[in-house]
Amino acid sequence: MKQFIKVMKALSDPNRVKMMKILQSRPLCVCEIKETLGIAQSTASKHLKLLEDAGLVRSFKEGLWVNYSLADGSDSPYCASMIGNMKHWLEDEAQIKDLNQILPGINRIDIVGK
Amino acid sequence: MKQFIKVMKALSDPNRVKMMKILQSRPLCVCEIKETLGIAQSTASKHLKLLEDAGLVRSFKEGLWVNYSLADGSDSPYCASMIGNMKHWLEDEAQIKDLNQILPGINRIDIVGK
DNA sequence: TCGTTATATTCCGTTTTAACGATCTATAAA
DNA sequence: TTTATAGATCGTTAAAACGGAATATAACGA
Repeated sequence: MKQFIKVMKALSDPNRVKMMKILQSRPLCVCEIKETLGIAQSTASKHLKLLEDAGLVRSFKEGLWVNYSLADGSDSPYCASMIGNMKHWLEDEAQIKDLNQILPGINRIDIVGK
Repeated sequence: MKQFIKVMKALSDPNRVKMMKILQSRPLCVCEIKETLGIAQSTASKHLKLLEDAGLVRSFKEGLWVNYSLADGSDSPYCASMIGNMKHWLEDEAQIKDLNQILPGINRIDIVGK
């Protein structure tokens, strides 16, 4: 029950849903994610931690950067199912389409200070 | 996005998840649900409204009683998927097994005052 | 070792959520 | 009609969630 609710809660916030959707395109570091969504760095970091705790994303370090990508769903059937379903859900949402449009232009090298 | 989040939020609360699970057995009125979960009537009513708004359950009146049952999922693909998945998810949870055990003994006629 | 930089964590104010009791509404029966 | 009852709604309170600024941490480079 606890695991299930963790996954549902993780997907109950617009910013976290957006994160799941843009991570479908490619792994992204925190600064790329915050830039794409237009939120503060601390906010992005916190949301990502929550998604990771739920088993929906995973992270790996690359020097100073921490890259996040979709998890494989091996944490629980809930994760597996939701990660899979979300790949085709919400594709027609204007909000999501907008993100996918700017995403190719987002690059960690171009992101200056905070 | 709004509909999706509504469904996720609806499933982010233990009492609402329990409601979904016991409604798998049979339609239940509000008083049977509150009795099974051990919560106040107003609390049960509010949770059920939230689940109904999300498209996860439906209700029909029968005299003074309002019966709730699982929805058919026609409201959205999110509902359909979650209603379907939840039928086999959480079956092994102690909390859920306990509810299913007392459920046969719950009857609206036997439920006295409030 | 000392900066510098990307990310994590902490702090704090604001909003949302969940719980319950009390009250209102509607239906049915007397 | 009245009265009784199931359920919905309202008011209040406490806890949790969200956001951003500020600060701490960790890894790289000079």
